[in-house]
Amino acid sequence: MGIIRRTKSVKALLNEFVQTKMALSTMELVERLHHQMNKSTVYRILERLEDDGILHSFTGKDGLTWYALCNNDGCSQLHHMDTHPHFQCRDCGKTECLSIRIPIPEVAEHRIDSVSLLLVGRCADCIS
Amino acid sequence: MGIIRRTKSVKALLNEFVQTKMALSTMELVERLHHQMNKSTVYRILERLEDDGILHSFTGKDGLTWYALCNNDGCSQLHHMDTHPHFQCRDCGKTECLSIRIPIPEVAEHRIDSVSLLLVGRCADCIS
DNA sequence: TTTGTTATTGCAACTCAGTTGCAATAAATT
DNA sequence: AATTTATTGCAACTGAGTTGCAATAACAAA
Repeated sequence: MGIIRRTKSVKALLNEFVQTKMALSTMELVERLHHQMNKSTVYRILERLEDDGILHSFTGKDGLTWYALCNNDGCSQLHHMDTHPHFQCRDCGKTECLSIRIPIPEVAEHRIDSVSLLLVGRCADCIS
Repeated sequence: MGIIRRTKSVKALLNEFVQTKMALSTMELVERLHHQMNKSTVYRILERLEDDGILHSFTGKDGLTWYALCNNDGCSQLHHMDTHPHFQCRDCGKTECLSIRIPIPEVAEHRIDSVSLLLVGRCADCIS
């Protein structure tokens, strides 16, 4: 963790995020890139990029893992407590980071290290 | 969904929740009950009890599914928006419902249907 | 309490996201 | 160009959760 070689695969994967400007599920990425690299490679690159703080991951409404770029609108690379919430559209599945700050509740007798908040609903496109 | 037969299996499973007074993962339940019933049966009973509003489910920090009784401290059977948050200890894995009400953030251009908030940290026992 | 209906269960095989060991390959460093 | 070692492909595996179907057991009705 730390030194990441800029291989073709790494570039191709990062490009997907730059292009879509959205969060992407591992599944989606494996499918999009399956001509260019192996499934394991996708998983391993995602892991490395997360270790390096370039991507962050979270769990979507169906239990799948999603990744998004850090340092993009709403996804500033924060640590520990102040992670941002994520939104997933129940209709089209589109998933995004929200640039909202969550007030972390205090819980008596508990020490809170991290918070994950997932909002599920309908995106602008699917409301109509 | 609706009519649930009070089979031995259903009673045994519900008993686990009454005994522990905690949230239980499906895995844990399958293991605890594997002498009394089949894995599929555990999954199917959990599904039915959730449909009937007796249990509710959520996803833990490791992506596993957890269940807890409704109408117990902090787990009053609410609908839609006002679901309560859950806490999971990162050390011992213990998981519980919190009787806190989450303020649901408004997101422009989005319609929020449900919220899932998971707090991860250390429980009272593991803080010391 | 016996009978009939149908929800529930066990079983075994399956699905599918994610992981792993290892040999081959390709960045990066000298 | 040679060397080092991170990265990749492959194929087999893991483990939570699902499914089809025949057998069984609740429960309602008689």
